[in-house]
Amino acid sequence: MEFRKSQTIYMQIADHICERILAGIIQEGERMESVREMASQTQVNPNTVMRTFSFLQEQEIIFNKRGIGYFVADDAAEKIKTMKREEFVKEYLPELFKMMQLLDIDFEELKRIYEQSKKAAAK
Amino acid sequence: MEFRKSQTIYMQIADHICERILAGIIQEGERMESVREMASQTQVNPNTVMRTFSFLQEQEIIFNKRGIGYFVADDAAEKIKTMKREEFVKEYLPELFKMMQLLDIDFEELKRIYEQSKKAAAK
Amino acid sequence: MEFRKSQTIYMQIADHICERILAGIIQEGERMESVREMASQTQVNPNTVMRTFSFLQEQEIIFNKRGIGYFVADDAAEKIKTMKREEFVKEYLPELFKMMQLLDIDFEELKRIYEQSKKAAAK
Amino acid sequence: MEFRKSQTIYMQIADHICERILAGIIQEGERMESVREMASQTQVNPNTVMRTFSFLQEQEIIFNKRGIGYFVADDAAEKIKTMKREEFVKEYLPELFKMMQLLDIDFEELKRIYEQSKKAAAK
DNA sequence: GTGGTCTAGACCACC
DNA sequence: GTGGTCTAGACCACA
Repeated sequence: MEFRKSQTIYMQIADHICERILAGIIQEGERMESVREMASQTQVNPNTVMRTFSFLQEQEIIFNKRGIGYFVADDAAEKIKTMKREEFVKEYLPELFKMMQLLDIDFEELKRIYEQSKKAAAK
Repeated sequence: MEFRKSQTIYMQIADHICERILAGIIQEGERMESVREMASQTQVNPNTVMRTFSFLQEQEIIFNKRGIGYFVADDAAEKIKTMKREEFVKEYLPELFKMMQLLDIDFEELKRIYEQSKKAAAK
Repeated sequence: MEFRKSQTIYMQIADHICERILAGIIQEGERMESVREMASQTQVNPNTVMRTFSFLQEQEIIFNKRGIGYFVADDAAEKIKTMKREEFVKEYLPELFKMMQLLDIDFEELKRIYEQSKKAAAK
Repeated sequence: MEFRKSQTIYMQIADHICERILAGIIQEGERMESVREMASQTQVNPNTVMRTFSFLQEQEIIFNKRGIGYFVADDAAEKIKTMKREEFVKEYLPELFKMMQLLDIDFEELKRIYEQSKKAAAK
């Protein structure tokens, strides 16, 4: 797994897990890979994975069965969506709107850029 | 001045200065506050302000006259716009589109949220 | 069976067994459920039950007849009471008194909380 | 500093800090020792202290000023009391009452043991 | 086998 | 100087 350096590794792993849960690749209630497994998969120190898991457990997205491993919580996908949406609206969008105003970009232009990027991705 | 913890302080100060330049509060060619003045205004370590100035100087948005102080470059506003726009399109928007897809938010909804936030700000 | 996470599972099972002995639900001299039975009842790994039994055997609360199973010792109830009382006075109470002092709780209030919890349990 | 092995070191340090705050030894708003200072004082690895601080920050008992250090929150003492009290009532007391019933100890006897332990401590 | 804690030591960005 | 992240490796209790 490749990591951007603009964000901490353990959070990138957390995001990656969340995306897999949202996409249904990991089912709710299912057992996660063990800390050591995920560490060797991602080529990362087990402590770093441990940190990811601790974070996700705090967010109640996964939970722990002692001696067995970590499991995806029943309402994990819902929790993730709520969390991400809140983050999006409260922290991300204000900056977006500010930037749009600053750069004189309106929603039409935004949409146009979006269509272009979709075409570019389709190649 | 209040700072978000998601970004470094010196960059937040840089952004703040850029906004003031774009808004015409600080004129091109005009002398900036001194490092010490700005440090005491923003309740921040002078080194941190120094770092902001160094960054803006690298971007050629301000320039230094030795022994006198920092001055806003003649084409500062234009430079800022170009810089911000590039940053916006290349780094900000891809993440935006990804988030929108992940959270099932379309442009209509985006606009709706925007209108709401404008009302909230108007209070 | 539900387990608190503040204590190990095998000790919680041990406590549960002790309580049943004190309450006379399991008679002294009587044979215990087998490790496997208890494991499936409590939804727990047989090794964990085994650990409980080993612990209780160390305390001479139960004993083993090879090939037959575990049996409650004749003076089990007495042993448990002695053990628990010692544990209570030496390890539990000092912490209780410290907490009471720290939180400004006196015996009157303790009693009051007790009465309340009894009412709540009576529902 | 000496540590019991029945609890994790980082939590014992956290408790110790909380007690010092409650006792007024560390004032609210005051800066804490740095991670490295406290690590060398307590003869513990800096990472362990870091863990303590992270925990206390989550509990909003201390907060961080970037590049400067950790500071005691304004309502730290109140937060600690609330937290400890809740923990005491919900997790500690139920066990106490159960034990008292099991061991036939009433509040009079509890008080008597308390007075004794106070005398013993006074020596 | 599992997670959890701890140590030692490195490197980094930031103040 | 500050905290924060990461690695490597050890040890432990528990299932």
